[in-house]
Order: sequence, then structure tokens, then C-alpha cells
Amino acid sequence: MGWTLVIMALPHRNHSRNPFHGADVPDPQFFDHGDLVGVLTAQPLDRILDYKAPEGGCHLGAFVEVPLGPRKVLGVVWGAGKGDYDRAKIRSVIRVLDAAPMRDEMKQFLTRAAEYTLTPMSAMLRLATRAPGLGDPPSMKKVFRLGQVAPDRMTPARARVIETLNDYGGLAFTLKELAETADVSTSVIKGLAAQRAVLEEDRPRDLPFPHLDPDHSGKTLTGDQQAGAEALRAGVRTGQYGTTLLRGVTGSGKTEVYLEAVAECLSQGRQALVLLPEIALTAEFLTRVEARFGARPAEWHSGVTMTERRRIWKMVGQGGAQLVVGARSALFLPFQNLGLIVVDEEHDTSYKQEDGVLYNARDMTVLRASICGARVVLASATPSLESWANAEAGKYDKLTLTDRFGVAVMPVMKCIDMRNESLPSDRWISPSLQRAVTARLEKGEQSLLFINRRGYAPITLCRACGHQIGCDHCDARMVEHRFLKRLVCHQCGESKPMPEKCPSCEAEGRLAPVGPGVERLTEEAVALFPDARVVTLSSDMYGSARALKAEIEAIAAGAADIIIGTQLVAKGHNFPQLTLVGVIDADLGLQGSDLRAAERTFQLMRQVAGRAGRAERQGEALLQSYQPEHPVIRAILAGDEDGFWRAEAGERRHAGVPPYGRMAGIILSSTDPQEPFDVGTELARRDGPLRQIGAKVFGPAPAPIARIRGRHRVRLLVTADKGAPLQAALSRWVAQVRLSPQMRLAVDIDPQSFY
DNA sequence: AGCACGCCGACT
DNA sequence: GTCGGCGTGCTC
Repeated sequence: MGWTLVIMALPHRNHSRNPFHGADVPDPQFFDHGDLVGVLTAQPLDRILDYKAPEGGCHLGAFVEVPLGPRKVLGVVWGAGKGDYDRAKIRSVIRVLDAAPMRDEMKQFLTRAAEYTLTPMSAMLRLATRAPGLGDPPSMKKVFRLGQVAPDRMTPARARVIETLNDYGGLAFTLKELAETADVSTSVIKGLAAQRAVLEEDRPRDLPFPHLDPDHSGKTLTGDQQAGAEALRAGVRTGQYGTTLLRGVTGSGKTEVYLEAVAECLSQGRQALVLLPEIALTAEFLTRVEARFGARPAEWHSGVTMTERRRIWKMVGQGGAQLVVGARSALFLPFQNLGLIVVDEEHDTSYKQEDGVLYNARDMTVLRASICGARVVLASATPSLESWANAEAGKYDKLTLTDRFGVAVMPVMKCIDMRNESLPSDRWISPSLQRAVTARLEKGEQSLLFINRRGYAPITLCRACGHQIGCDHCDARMVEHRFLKRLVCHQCGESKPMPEKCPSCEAEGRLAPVGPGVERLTEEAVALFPDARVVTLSSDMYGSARALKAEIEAIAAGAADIIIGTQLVAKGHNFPQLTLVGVIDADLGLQGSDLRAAERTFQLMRQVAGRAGRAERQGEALLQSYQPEHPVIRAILAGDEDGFWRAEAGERRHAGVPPYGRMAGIILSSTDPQEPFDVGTELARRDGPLRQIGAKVFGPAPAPIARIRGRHRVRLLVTADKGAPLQAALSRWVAQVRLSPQMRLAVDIDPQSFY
């Protein structure tokens, strides 16, 4: 009651909203009605605008609605107003939205991420407010629970309602849920409510997520896993930033180990975030989380409904969600007390992507954690070279799980030297590989044939004139998909029916498929092994993630003898009866001058090979290669992971490329074919700002795909020394040219692939 | 991003 | 004369 008196007695100017400030010290975190505040809006004006604080004042960081021209837009109170704008034109904040104010930590994170990626702040704010109805007042919905009084007359329908409510012990239902569960019409419930036999109550629309119990217990860990888990727990207990690179093949219990870190984090009363690269994996993953903590966590990805998005955003902000499992954008949720971020499959290239902002979720994770004092676990069977180098340099702790069901069982890896195999040019399964598959068939074991190409054939060639069918909108070849009976552009998704005659010379019946795709390999396997059950796993062959998951489960249960798969099969699915992996083209990706090609091939080959030999059975991996002496192929065969990384690191260091140098890609694109090249040339010529920091510019050159969706693309590449202030120089450099409206310029810091 | 302003070509 | 093309600039 004393509180009431104090608050009542407060003068107009607020002095004590913050209990740590004395009664006569103004709270710098609070702005009174009429004070000037600087507001950052999600509109693409890269400037903080001054407004007058609304009636009732507002806190620093408050989400607000402000007038902007004729519109009302979302904004955040970023600080005090600068006051350098015509006072007469300054308008007032319309209202403070019902959302937890943005914490200083989040402001810092957005600012530094913007600086790093050269992204306008408004775009960063948009990332951080990607949920609908943020400003909605807390709305209620009506729910029904059992009342104390019995109804005047009992009917079968009424009895079902009461029985349902009894069965679920005190749980409240919405009208629709209750009607459906009890199989009655809504009027029955309304009738009962009128007599107060059931009670109608208001409940907030957005409910907290069920409590996760860190002591709910899950699987017992092996000695190796136990030690790893304890190391991670200890890290979380420090309550300070730190990153651990957790290495372990699928099946090593990597997930169980880092879930122990999550458990420790939850015990400390802090929030945790687990990032996964693919939606398809979350269903299985959520089940494992539920087994460990007794309830399901919040799930954030592009597939969740708008309602659920709003619930997660709000609950994360007010502590009603302890754990979020999600895609990369979950990194921008308004956590109040984040203690741990796990990035699973940290090497996955999908972490670096464009969704409004081009950022690498793995790097942004480390940034966010270092600002808010959270722990990071980067988990992977095959870490990225960047993370490996950071661990080597002592920036990250290293933790390697070697146990695989108690014993170290990596498959036996061998190379099939394709130069010694006799094989017609339209066939891809070598006699040696064929014999190995036959041996598995006889033993009733499964084989996996891996090819990293979707469709039937990558090239459709006219035997009469030599024309290759390309996409009308991109400079990419169309890939035949016999399953769909169409030609598909893997760049833009455009497709057209398979033509009867050559679009160039009109010759009929002369179009021929060239090269293998997963569908064509299936055809070959069916012909070679007529009695085997052959199944194809390719991301474009299943309508939904659910259908794909069902298929994978059926295969794991033994519904196929030979699995033909693309990249998809490399990602963490368990096939216990699989003992042979055949890689059709291990050389794919080794050609070309992309410096990351070796790394990607190594990771992919190891992951695919790792599918073989689960459980007790020893597996075998056979790599078909035309260049068995290639260092990457040799490193894979030798299983010498650290040796490979060291060699790769040496080459990169020598070349001064990431992670031992800095790089940025510039993509200029336009509907006009000439303009990007002209602007690119002008930029290359005016390289003063870059030379000041010792950076070099290469290009302009046509981008890897010179035309995508009708836009012509030109690429420049900038390299600099590790310590050079690259971003600042890039901004000054790029600002020298004026772009026409149809021109777009995108800066890609630390590009994933470069030429 | 929107939306207004404004400055040149072809229409009732 | 005006309708409308979209280049340029502004939003506190």
C-alpha cells in the first residue's frame, strides 16, 4: 500500500520508474510527454527521426507507432531526440505498443550487425520485428471450464460435455474445441454456460509455452558424451560469452550432448535458442527435445502460422518461452535473458542467405552472444574451415565426440579409379560398384547411391545442331526432369514441357539427354538390379516435408534395398540397415576455381560416407573418381580430417583468402544488359577508397550466373588484409556512383563462393 | 517503402 | 489545352 501512496504522490516528471535511481534523479531511460525522442522506423529511410514523446511518456527502446507522411508506421525509441529539425514540423508519437521494450543489448546487436553487413538499420529493424500484430493490445479469447453447479436437466449431449471437461481435468477449452471434442453443437455449451454449469472465462490469446523441465531426464550418456556434456554445462555456468566447437558425426550423440547445455541454461533461469538449417529436420528434432524436457519448445521457421509467430515473439519477449528451436531468423527474436545459442550443422551453407538482409547466421550468432553474455555451441560433423581455424587459434573451445555407439566405426573408405573401369558413356555405375551392391543385396542389406544432381539429365543436347536448351530468363541450362515430364531451370525454378523438336534447328527427335541426374541413375539401377526395390530420394520429388519424412522412415524400416539420393540424404537421417554408400561422382565440385570447392566436397563426401554402417555393422564407402590422387580425395580416404583442414588452411593462408584475409562480393544487377558492366567498370576505376586500406578490386566480370530472372548480373570482388577496415572503405567506395532506379547493388561480406 | 511533385509527349 | 509517363525528393 505504501507503493500506491508513493506513486500517487509522484510529480508530473517521472523520477523513480527505475528503482535503482534515487527519487530525485531523473531516469534517463524514460521520456516524459512532449520530450523529444529519436525514433528508428522500419521504413527504408536510414535516419533516426525526431518525435515528441506521447502522453504518458515512453521508455527508451519502446516499440511505438509514429506518423510518417500520410502513414502510421512501426518504430523503436532509439534515444533522445537530436533537436536539429524544424520544431514546428515535429509530430508526436501516436502510441506506445504493447510489447516489451527493446533491450540495449538488442540495439547493440542490430547496430553492429548492420555495420558488419553494410545493411541499413531500417532493414535490421524489419528483421527484428517479423511478427504480425506486434502492436495489438493484449486480446482475450473466451474459454470454458467446468462449473460447480449441475445443469437443471441432464441430456446425453450435456453429459458428453461435462465428461470431456472432467477427462481433461480442469483444462479450459475454446468453444469450437469443446464442441468438437465432445461432439455436440455449440448451442449445447452455450446452454450449459447460461446455467453456470460450465463457466465462461477470458483468457489471454497468447499463452506462455509449456514449462520445460531440465531434470525430466532423457537417454543415459556414454562416458565420452558425459564428459562432453559436463564441459558444455560448465561453460554455460560461467554465465559469460564463450564459443565451443562441438564435433561429432551423426550418431555420436551430438544432439543429446548439447541438449545438456540447454538443460543447464534452463536451470539457470535463462533462455536458450537452437538454430537448425532445415525445416525438415525440426519435426524429428522437436520429438527429441520433448523426450529430454517433457514438453515441446517454441518452433520458429517460415512455415509457422502468423498467430504462432506473434505468440512466440511476445512470449520470447516476456519470458514465456524458455527454448526456441528455429531457423536462422530466430536469432532476431527479442530474448530477454538469452544464455545459450546452439548452431547445429554450423557448416551448412544455408546459414548464409538473403532474407532481406544478407547475413551469415553462424557469425551473427557469435556476435549476439558476445554482446549479451551467452554461450555458443557450434555443432557439426564436418565444421567449416572458419570455425576450425578459430578453434585452432584458441578463440573457440574444441570438443570432439569420438564414440559412436561405444566403438569408433567409420566406414571403410575406398576409391574406385574410374580410369580402370570399362563403362559405356551413358552409364555411371561401375562394375566394381555393381559387384559391391550385389553383395549387399545377397546379404539383405541396404545400399545408397549418391549423386548430387537433381533431375534426369543436366544437359539436353540437340544431336543435329549441338544446341543446348537453356532457360529463357537465366544463363543456365535447363535440366530434364522425367518425373515431372518437364525441363526445369534450377536457378529460377522456371519450367517448360519437354519439346518435340530442337528449338534452334527444328530437327525432330534429335534431342538427347547428356550426363547423369538422380532420376537417370535410378533408371540404370533398376536395369542393373531388376529384383531389388529401388527408391529415389530427391527434394523435388515429394510434395511436402511430411511426405518426405514418411518415405525416409519407411526406408529406415527396410522398405528399400537400394536408395538413390541427392544431397538430401547427407543430412542426418539414420538408416540402420545401410552398409554401403557409393558416391557416383566424387570429383563433382573439385573442378573450377571456387576456393571453397575442396571444403564443400570434403564435407559432403564425409557426411555421405558417414551414412554407412550404423549400429553394429561395419560399413563401406566407395568413391568413384577420375582423379584418385587429388589431395581432397586422398584426405577423405585417409579419414584424416585434421590433416585436410591443415592443408586447406595452409593454402588459404598463402592465398590470403578467408579466414586469413577478408573478402567482399559486389553484385550489380539490372534489366539492362550494359548498365551493370558500365557501373562496375567505373567502380573498378575509382578504387581510391579501397587502395587507402590496401584492398584490391577484381572485375567486373559476369556473375557466376550472368542472368537470373531476366536481370543481368555483374560481379566485383574485393580482397583485403585480415585487420583492414573493409566495411568503412566499401561504403565510401560504393557511395561514389549514382545508380539508376532499375540498378541494384548488393554487397556480400564474406561471400560463400567466389571465383 | 509510399506518395507527391513536376516536367515533357500524344490525345479528346 | 490536358492526361499521364515515371525520374526526383521527402517523410520528424
